Amino acid sequence: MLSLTSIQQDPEGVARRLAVKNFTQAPVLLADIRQLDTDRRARLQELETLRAEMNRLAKQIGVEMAQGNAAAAEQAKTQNQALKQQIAQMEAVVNEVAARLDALLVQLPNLPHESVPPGKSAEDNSVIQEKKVALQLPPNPLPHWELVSRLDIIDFELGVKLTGAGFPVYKGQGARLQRALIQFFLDRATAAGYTEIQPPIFVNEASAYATGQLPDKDGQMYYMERDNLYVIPTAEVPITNLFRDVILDEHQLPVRCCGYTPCFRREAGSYGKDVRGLNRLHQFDKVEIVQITTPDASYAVLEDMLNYVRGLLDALELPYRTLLLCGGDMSFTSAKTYDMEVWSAAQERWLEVSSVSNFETYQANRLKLRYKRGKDKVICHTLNGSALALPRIVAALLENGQQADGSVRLPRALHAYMGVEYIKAEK
RNA sequence: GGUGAGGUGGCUGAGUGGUCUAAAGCAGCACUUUGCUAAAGUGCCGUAUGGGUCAAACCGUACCGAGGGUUCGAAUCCCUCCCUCACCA
Repeated sequence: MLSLTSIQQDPEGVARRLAVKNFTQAPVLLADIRQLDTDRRARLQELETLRAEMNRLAKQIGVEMAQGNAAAAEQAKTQNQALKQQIAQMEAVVNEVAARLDALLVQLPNLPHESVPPGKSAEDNSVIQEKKVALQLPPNPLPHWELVSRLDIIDFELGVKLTGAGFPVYKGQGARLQRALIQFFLDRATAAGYTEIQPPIFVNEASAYATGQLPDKDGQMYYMERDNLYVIPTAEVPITNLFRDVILDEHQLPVRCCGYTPCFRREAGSYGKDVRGLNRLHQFDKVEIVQITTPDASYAVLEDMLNYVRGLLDALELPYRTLLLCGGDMSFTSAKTYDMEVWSAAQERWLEVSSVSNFETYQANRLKLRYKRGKDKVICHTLNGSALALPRIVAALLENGQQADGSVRLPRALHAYMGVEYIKAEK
């Protein structure tokens, strides 16, 4: 959430930066917000004056009664009853204005960093780095959904039987590969100084709101009405919320956490070849890395996290590229985002496997996450990234590693975790 | 699931309707004094927000698990919910 102070101080600047995000309704929205904020302050001032008077009289009544001045006390009571009416009315007005203000404020996305290029869609993202890897593919490489079926390691139909589309069942070496990747990613993250967290995968409304999933992505989360809980779309939500309403000491920064969780997304509106096989699932596994830093350090940390994720992809021997997302393709809450995509040899397309973002103070404002710098309390910056999301990594590993004999060669880094160098069809 | 007890500042813990502004202690910070480790004294010491100021001082409002209610006045009384602990199932 943007701070009202920055909106009041530099509305043109805010609007200009929101334009980079292709957020064209900003000028109108900002004008309304400023008006409502000014209005709210004035009304609140009146309300507080009334309350101060009421408190003063109430105290005086106590004194009068102790001194036996019953008449004076009664008179003050009558006076205060009238005040009470006025206060109730003014409270209603203030609440109404504040609610309208909040409703507008949460519609404002985060401001993009100056280095973020303008643009409307994924077309306008810039490729800032690309790493090729020599692949030796058989003549007619198979897409991963064919491979997993022949190897009998992932069963989509069984998932449909149990739950529905987008909930695959991993079997045998497929299940082992999931476990191997999770462990590999967690081992790497903890070696890099991230503390491993195993959080709940259901969160309450306050948590979903604080990291910005609510109200923006309401329809994309699974929600259990009976218990008023949301199923997490990413470990970012519970892990970042560990620090809700927290004031850290400066020496505790940067905070680094990682965590594996299953992730759940309704993906309403998705269809076609994008959802084929492992390309888009309702339930998938992901290891997430989260950092909390000072504002000064956050962009250096963003680059560190990006390099960390590249290291993972190098270790997995995958071809990949890095995109700097344009304003229009960035998430609502992000100030700057890099996407990492791996090359999927048989589908002949790039698949997003990681998104590394700096949220600056957008989440921290809602989280009320601060750190002590001398006497001051300063809002932190929060960052996170996938490290990594499994399904598309699995897709790329299978497609890129497929051999003429139908087996799949695994990258060296996974051999110890898998206990084998090749995935082969079992008899 | 049932019954009971509880939820107060970073921590411990007092406070059961008003003259109180949440006692006291611990921890923390600053200063003073003494001087081997350390102790004593004094002061400061919650969060958010509004006004005020160059900045401060200062003045106000809200917050005692959450939300409602009673009252001129609520940490305190009433209702609902959440959580913790104990016993029972």
